[in-house]
Amino acid sequence: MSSEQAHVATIREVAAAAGVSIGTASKALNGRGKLREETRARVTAAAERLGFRPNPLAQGLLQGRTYTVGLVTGDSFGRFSIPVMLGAEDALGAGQISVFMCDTRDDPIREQHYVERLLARRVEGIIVTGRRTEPRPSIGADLPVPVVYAMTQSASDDDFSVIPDDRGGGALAARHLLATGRTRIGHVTGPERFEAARRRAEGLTDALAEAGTGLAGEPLFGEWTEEWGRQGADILLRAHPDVEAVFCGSDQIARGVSETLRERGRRIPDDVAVVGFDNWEPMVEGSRPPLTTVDMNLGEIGRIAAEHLLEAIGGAPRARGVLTVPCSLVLRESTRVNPA
Amino acid sequence: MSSEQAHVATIREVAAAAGVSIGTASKALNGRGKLREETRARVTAAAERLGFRPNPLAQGLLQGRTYTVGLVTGDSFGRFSIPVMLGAEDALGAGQISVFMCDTRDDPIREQHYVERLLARRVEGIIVTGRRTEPRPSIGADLPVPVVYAMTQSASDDDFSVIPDDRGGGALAARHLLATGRTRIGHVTGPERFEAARRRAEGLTDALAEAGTGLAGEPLFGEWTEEWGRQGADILLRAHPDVEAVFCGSDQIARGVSETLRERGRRIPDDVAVVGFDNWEPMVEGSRPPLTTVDMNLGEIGRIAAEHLLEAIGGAPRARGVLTVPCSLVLRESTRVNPA
DNA sequence: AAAAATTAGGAATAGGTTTTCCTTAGGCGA
DNA sequence: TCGCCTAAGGAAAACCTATTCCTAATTTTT
Repeated sequence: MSSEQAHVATIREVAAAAGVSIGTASKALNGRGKLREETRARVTAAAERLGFRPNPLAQGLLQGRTYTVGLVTGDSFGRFSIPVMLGAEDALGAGQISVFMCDTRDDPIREQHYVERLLARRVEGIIVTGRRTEPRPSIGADLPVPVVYAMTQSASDDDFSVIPDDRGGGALAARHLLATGRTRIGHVTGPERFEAARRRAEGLTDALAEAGTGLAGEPLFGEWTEEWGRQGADILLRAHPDVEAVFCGSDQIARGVSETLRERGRRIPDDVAVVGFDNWEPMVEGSRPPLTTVDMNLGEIGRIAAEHLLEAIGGAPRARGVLTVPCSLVLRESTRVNPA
Repeated sequence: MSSEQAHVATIREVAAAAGVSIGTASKALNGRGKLREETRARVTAAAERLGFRPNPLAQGLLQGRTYTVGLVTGDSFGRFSIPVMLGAEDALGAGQISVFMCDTRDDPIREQHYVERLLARRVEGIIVTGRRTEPRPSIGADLPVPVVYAMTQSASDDDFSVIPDDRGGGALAARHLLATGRTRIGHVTGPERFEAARRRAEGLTDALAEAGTGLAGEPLFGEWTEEWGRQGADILLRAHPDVEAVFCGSDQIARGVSETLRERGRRIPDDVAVVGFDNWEPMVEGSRPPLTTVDMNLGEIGRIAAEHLLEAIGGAPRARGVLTVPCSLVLRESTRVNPA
């Protein structure tokens, strides 16, 4: 914990050291104005020697810009918002924009408080991210800066949200299972109150219908837990003992499903194939066998959200509505085609 | 994505609206100076009406403070650094300090780059967090601001690091197992090159020795994966078929160990007790039975690190060396005492 | 009633940088 | 030799706020 609080050189000192005026020093360092090459070099050398760094507060004050944005999350930067955040930071960092981080713990009061604070700090834009259930209330109408929702959806049509294409993800899983020759397909997923769960089920059902087949029974809505996966698999097996594949709403559920299937004597993937959702490495790799799963490309979502934000900050016409980002399928053992 | 970029009122406009000078307006809003109550009210009303918020850049410029700190992480804000980060944000946020977030992806070049950027932004302090193996190189000697390492340790004695008490955690597990009547205890853990793995093993071994007993065999160092947990359990069972408990270096390992134990016909906790490490909810709760485990109190680590940083910023004498934060034991099914 | 003290508020400065506008000196052509 | 142009760099304004120092007016004291 070094704490010299060493004095940081100002341009005034650089100018003095180089024997020029402040204005000239500024021009030399920024490549503006007309200066002799020798002078420019002298100033640069002095700045180097004194470790000069322009004070961003002064710059920002003058230019009216802060080159900062706020990142507000509801789910404590959990498993979903982190990759989003990293993707966003990537896109922003490249543009020399720094990110203020805020965790609201899903508390509207705290959220409001943070938004206030961010605005007070003159951020140039805000990214809202979080866990998704139903669309969330808008973080604030008519804020003085652009706002983009990533991995969470605003209830207001005037806002702009970037979310994964859950329907597409469900369809992806369906088509993959069909392509590997499985037609009797069950679905065990999370609570029906989650829009994501409903969309994934829809995507699955529709893709199956398109192929002229149907789901084995109704989608089994439950919890996002392994425990429910185990239960759900039992329910499914009881109703459809001849099931050939199970598409699960999350990798955790898929893991529970896999366990029960094995315990009931079904071999994976020979007897029953399993597809998860999330591509959550520790779950996917820890499963036996490793799970084929749908990846939501969270980093991509964050990147896209950040890029839109940058454009809006740059003055582009504001986007509205919802942008869905395609999912991709990650193949592993659990859906390998039976060579027989 | 609202984007009016509505003009934000300055104190000059507030002053004009209230019919006073800028200085007077400032005093009215900050409760300084001697003003008639009526004047003060008039200014406050004007500020309210115009939605005035003092520009932090101007304030910072004047006071020479930014009320910001940087948070640098190496492990992409992974499972370990996030709780630390949240704890830190908690402590800082209460002090009205905002946090700039940087992810270095464990790349020294990026790290250097970010440190530069943070210093350029005049942060008042830096917290470094990340995944721990061996102590990491110092982020920079003689930086102009205080630095605290949280959940990662600097190789330099001049720096200040806050890390969990891994030895204590191991001892905690050992004493708990002894207290529940188990004496033949095995240990399956992560790679030996991780200081954390070595410390936990030490804590376990020493606590057992203190109680006059010893470890069943040598600690089994391997990987931080479930797969290794499964293998490790087999190795352990082969060498010590009569083992009564297994302390695992992580919850993932514990989960693998549990699976193998069950498959080899051992009941948990009746025949063999299992203790994990990390208290990583999805792993712990997904295990059958749910795992007793050691919690590193990561949030606490973050909070303590932030508090030390705040003190250093406040001018307190700089701390040095390593501060360890006690772990706590979280009891669940996997070590229940056999009632027989 | 005059002097002193208090009250209310204004003017000016500082903080660090960028930019615009000026000044000075030298070079060139007529 | 005079006028004009260009090069090189200086002076000052602007950004916004907080604070210090003043001034003018009012009240209190003697």
